[in-house]
Amino acid sequence: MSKKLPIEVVHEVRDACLCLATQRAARTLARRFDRAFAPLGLTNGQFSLMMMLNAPQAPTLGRLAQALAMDRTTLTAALKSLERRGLVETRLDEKDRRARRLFLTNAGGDLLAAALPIWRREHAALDAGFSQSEGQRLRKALRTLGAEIQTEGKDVKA
Amino acid sequence: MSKKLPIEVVHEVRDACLCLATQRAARTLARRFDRAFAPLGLTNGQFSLMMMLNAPQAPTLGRLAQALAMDRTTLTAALKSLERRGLVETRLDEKDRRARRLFLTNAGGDLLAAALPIWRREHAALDAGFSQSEGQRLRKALRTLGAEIQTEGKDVKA
DNA sequence: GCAATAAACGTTGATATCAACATAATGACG
DNA sequence: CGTCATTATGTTGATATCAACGTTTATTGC
Repeated sequence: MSKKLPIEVVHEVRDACLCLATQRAARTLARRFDRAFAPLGLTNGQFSLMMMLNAPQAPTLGRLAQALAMDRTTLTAALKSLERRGLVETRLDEKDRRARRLFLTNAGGDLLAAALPIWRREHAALDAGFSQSEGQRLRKALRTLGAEIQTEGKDVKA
Repeated sequence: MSKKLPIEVVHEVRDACLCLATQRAARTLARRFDRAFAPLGLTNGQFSLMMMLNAPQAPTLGRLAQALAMDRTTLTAALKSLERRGLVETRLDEKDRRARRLFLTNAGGDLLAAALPIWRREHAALDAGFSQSEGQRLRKALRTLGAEIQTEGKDVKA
């Protein structure tokens, strides 16, 4: 016999699950920004990635993956298309030749600059749905949710 | 010449962008729940999907995709592995033979019931990071973010 | 200096995600 | 009862995502 869960449980999970709610929001926002950036041939993830590179100190691959709360290998794959398009470059670190440092090319910087007004417009429209204090609380909560819980279990320490 | 964006802009986007913050949170939470469900061979998405099927009225594919704020075709792909494993069944609707209705099998119901305590435990730990009012505000905000903006532009009406 | 450990990264395989296009069934309307 | 728009879904191709495993370089202990 099957154990059919009572309907209350379904509602409990559906209404309370922060994981589900966040996945839903993430998909919806990704679609929205992907469409906004589409005229430039960029996705929301590529925009965020490149924005992180527009910094005084070029980050290493691992460090950037951490900043994006993304798997290293996902980032490696994402970089391939950006390198192919000449928007991003990678060079080995002088001091530590295990590390790859990531740079925005001139073309990458230009494209990013062109994408900025699109982001501002789209994000202003999105932000309009929240009061200032709501927005701040939301950002804080998302930061908490996006913070890595524990470093353990990465590749297993066994 | 390249237009290098000033560092303030980087900080603005990094600190303010709800899309980036949500993607980060979504990735972190997905990893967390995927690992929790791993002993049962389930992912967080499969758990959410199956929970939605544990309802009095079996939803159609399109309706479920909408409820999950997910592309139809993503859902089709996700269903394949669940069908292969005998956890989910699909039948054509009697009245409208275009529509596919999705059902949980007995095995699926049992596995879902086994996953529930894992969800409760994991989610309680997660929820402990928020006060009750914070949690409610967060859920409300995520619902807003996850709501489809406009139906237009789905497959383009051109 | 050399062996053992750790750190940074790459590769592979499986699934997830969505846009664009294609197919089949329904409904409306003449 | 056909035609035409609409609706529900399938298919394909490109990229995203992560775990598990392997490789190279640093670092630490002796």
